[in-house]
Amino acid sequence: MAVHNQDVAEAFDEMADLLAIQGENPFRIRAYQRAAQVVRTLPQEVSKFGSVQELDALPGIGADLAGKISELCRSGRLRALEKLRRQVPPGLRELLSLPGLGPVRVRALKAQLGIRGIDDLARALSSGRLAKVKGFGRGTESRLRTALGDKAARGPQRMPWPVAAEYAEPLRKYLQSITGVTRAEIAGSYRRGRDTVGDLDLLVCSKRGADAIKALGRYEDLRELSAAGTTKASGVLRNGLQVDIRVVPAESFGTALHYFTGSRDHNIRLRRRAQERGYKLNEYGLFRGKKRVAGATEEELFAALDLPWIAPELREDRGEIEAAERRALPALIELGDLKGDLHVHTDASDGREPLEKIAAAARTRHLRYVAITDHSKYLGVVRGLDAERLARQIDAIEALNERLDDLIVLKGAEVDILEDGALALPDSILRRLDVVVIAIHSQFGLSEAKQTTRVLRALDRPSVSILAHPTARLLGERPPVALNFERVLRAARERPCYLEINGQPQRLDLDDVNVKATREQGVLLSIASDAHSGAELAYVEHGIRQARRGWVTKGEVLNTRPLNELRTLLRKTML
DNA sequence: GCCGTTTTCGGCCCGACTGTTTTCAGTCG
Repeated sequence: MAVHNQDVAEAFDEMADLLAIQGENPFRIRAYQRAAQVVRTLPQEVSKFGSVQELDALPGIGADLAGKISELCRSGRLRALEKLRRQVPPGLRELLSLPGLGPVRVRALKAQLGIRGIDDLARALSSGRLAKVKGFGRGTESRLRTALGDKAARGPQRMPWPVAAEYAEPLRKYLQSITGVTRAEIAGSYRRGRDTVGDLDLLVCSKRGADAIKALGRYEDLRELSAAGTTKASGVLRNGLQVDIRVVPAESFGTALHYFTGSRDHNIRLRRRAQERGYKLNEYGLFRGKKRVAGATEEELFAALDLPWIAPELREDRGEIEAAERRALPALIELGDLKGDLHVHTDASDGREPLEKIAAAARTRHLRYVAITDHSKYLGVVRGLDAERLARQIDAIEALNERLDDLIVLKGAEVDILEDGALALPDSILRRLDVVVIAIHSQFGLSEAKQTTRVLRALDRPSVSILAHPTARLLGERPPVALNFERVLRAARERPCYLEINGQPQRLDLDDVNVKATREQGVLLSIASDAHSGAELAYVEHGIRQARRGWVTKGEVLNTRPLNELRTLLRKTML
């Protein structure tokens, strides 16, 4: 059984939680959390590292943790974790996820009431024993009661970024409209462009914080407002999304925006850098003694720390500060760099609009080319095209191209990868296409070995250009398929063929970490909308965000190329 | 547990809000 980075990260996170419950040194706990984060977002598998010394060279990983990673990869076990699990009741860890319960209080519950898990806590609540524990009063009791009810009802859910946007933007506009508010921005993981968003962090610029927060309380989509002070408030929207708001004056807006954008690890690194240079950095400014030397904008903050401005999408402490220091930050791709879209459906398969409407929408978006890639006929996809219908569509596209002078419609298909790695359409018809996109739409649960073999076999077929939504995940619904991604990348580079970043809100596939791995292997990416209507061509925006989080520049993307260059690159894939 | 152009020991980001506090610890972001 292969040990993946995710497994190592989870083991370290669990160790951190259990050590915290034991009351260990907070910095030791932090070291485990940091190591978990580093391993989780590493493009290469730690199990493939040649030696403990190589592991030791990773940031935040020293001799001890390198040894633990090595042990886990070799044996699939971690003795230190097993020992902790024997010492701490297994149910206690879950209690940490309840609001208001941290390690100290969880330990108190165990020590004073013998509580060993959520069920014990629920019983203690209903019998009124909880109030007897020092530090637990009426308020905590009622919060826990609500939280336990909520947890049973739904549990914590992160929202795909595009869904969160539908709530975030109207709220931002509302805040912006409040008297005295000169600026309102959405910060947090939303601004960093993460694929999913757990809560909304909004930053408001105003001299009168109390008024702004009072006005927030009147927002029609707000279900409740809690923790409302004069500069800070928390609330919950009617859809269950948690909202945190901070109000700062103009002279602090830049440092506050930076601080509330995060990530936490990025902030820690920057604060340490400030400290080393004799400053203090907090959300109100960068200070030398009492004197504020920066604060109004992010640019002046970075400049004061001898760094160029770092794009929010990069602020994950994955090497961006070092790259900034070397003046080697990537020039991130932008929406305007895209010249076409290589994955679009029409009503010939499961799209909602005919070919001509899609072409018209592509022209409105000033695309130079758009590939029509309707589904192949296969189980599960209704109205998929067989070879005969695809041949008719090819004719229709050629006829349409005769009438267009500012857009080229490329002939394509999204061909199913069958369980054994064969494709759902014969080579004879695929050879007539400009673009062959292949994808998994069934058999998601295969073992890693089988799934990888399946995909590699499909990539080896003549004519294949692009592997679409490579992990087939659906956010909140279906986990990524088990795939040896390094082998897929190697195959894609050698062949060559290309990997897609799919901009469908539920997919956002590849994710940021895999995107970064792909570019580091020199495999080109296709940023695609997978649109099923003209309006959905806009989904490439989501793909752009994913790409930027993966450090992608314009040159690393297939569909930033002019048509003649694109054709050359696609011909290379036609064995 | 990690880390080092002041350090191989002694530091480790910083502030707001809550609850139960009589001066602050715990939690959260």
